[in-house]
Amino acid sequence: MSTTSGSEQLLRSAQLRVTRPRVAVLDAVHDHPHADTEQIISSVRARLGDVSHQAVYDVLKALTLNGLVRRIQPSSSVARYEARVGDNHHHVVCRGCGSIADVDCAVGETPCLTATEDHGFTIDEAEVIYWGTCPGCAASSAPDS
Amino acid sequence: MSTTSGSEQLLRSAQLRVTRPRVAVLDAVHDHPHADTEQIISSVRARLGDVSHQAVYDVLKALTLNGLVRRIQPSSSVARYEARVGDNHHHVVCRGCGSIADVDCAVGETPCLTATEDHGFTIDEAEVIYWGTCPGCAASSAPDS
DNA sequence: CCACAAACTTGAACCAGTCAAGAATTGCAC
DNA sequence: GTGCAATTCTTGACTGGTTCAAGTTTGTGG
Repeated sequence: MSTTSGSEQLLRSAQLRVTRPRVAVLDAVHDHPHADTEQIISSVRARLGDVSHQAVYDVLKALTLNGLVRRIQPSSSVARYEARVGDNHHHVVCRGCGSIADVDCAVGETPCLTATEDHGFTIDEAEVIYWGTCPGCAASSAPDS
Repeated sequence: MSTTSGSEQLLRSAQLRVTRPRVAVLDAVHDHPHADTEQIISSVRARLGDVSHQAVYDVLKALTLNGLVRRIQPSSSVARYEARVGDNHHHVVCRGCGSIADVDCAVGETPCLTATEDHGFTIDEAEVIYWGTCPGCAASSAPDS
């Protein structure tokens, strides 16, 4: 029986211990892209029963440090996590409902990383957030006709 | 006597009431770009005496809504405010000390706004945050030689 | 100058996230 | 299969930035 789910392999390759909470958290992030911490906790508990929020926070921190998940946190929003890492993509955030979608940058790779770095900073990552309105919110906020 | 400081005119042109707290907050944001709320409160109190933090929060919200200041909030950081609005520029954030500097986008105007909008979102703003290391932190974290 | 509405003060509550100490698991060696 | 050491999970409390609510003060138009 190949209980070696992809998540388990990912954990091992990152030299992290394989525990049920960790596998469940990683699966949850894979299943629900852009989920916030509360959603992840719910998802994990639905799978394992009781898991402390503390464990989830700790796991998410460990996964983030090891590059297995990426943490994104638009202004006025709680932290969200996604499993697509390494791929250089960005996000659209709806001002209405806060939903997030992935977008690839039109520029290609390493978008805008060639900023005119006036201030001597060593830039290693460019994070782009597009603000706008999702189709659903656009429809419900345009009753004007 | 031209007590009509630039801030006062800005407030009037935005149809906002001109009060001492508002003028002081607006001045503080102009004087200290990328200041967090606590710094703004200190600056305002140094100028006016006692002002409730609540007033500052309220003023900042009003100014943000009216486009007089811009709120920026990198992950793992408190809210910061800046007075340069309308100008399409972005920010470099130091992972070490959290300091922020302005950068103009290399692409020119409305950077990357031509994202491949796969999901039907109506994009109205592109926010770019460059992550890296400032000269000071780079120097202090490279004692390796 | 008056009256109304908007803005400020005070005080408390909120909530995501963090810290700390102890119990339970995991992975590895034998 | 067993046992040990280190890591990880649980429990519980706490922090700090931000927001909410009620009441008083201030600014602005008439």
